[in-house]
Amino acid sequence: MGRQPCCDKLGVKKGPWTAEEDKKLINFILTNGQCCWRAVPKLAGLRRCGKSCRLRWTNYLRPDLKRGLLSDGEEQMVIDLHSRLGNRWSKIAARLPGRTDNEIKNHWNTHIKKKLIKMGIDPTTHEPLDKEAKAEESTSHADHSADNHISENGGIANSSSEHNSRATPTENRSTSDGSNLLNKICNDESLLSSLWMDDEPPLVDSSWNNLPAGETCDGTSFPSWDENCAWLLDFQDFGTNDLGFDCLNDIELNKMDTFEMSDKTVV
DNA sequence: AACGGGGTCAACCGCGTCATG
DNA sequence: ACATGACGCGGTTGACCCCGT
Repeated sequence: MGRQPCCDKLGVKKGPWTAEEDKKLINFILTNGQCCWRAVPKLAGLRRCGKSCRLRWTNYLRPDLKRGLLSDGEEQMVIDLHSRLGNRWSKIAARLPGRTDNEIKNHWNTHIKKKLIKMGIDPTTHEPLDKEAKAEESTSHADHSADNHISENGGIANSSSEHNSRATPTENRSTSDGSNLLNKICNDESLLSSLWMDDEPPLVDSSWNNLPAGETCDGTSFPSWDENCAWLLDFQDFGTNDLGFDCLNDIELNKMDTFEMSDKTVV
């Protein structure tokens, strides 16, 4: 299908975002909400691709983002979710409030993968590595079409290239050594039930629709930049982690709570 | 102190999916 | 039913940082 470039390549800036650009984007989103990413650069006065704006917002500027390393608990969650969902980072991220798919993907590739390998677990299949090697030999001629995976809602999903010819890791998790970590998670019924709720955790973005002052596309409101969001750039400058996100929670979340999910409006 | 290699992570690219006309 | 446009996702890249030599 013939596709036009997502944006006019001419005059579109690439590379790292400047503080000025960040400010423009944040200000625009807070004023207008998230609508029509394609139109955002023009309306916000940015020489960026709409895609780039969306990415910058979702991966870096969103005020609800936690920053810094994943906690042990989050890491275990990621491992378990990955064993079920594979590389569907956005689905995994949706169940880890404040984390982005990009962040989780990066963390997976740089930390968790190595950790699992060290523990003797294949990070792709979540099988013990020694078992992997044997399975590799015995199934090298097997029918690869037979593999099934548990989908996010617990059903059977079709295969992906990275989960070839093996039963779902979850099914075999009772096996030895390194799998204890995963067992621990899988045996935690309350954790699992929360993980597999039909409704994903609400995205905090929706809460921004209800902020006072300033009109959005759909008629909901946002605070003006000066009134409520100067802190945001400060946090970007220092890195929220430098100040501690808990600090942000203390200062701002009280304010945020008042906007909390009064409805389920999603922009 | 300088250099090189590896690690990390923000950003880009290209494809798939979905909505709309 | 088909074409088109926009968005979202996952893989990859490249710049920067850190650490060891």
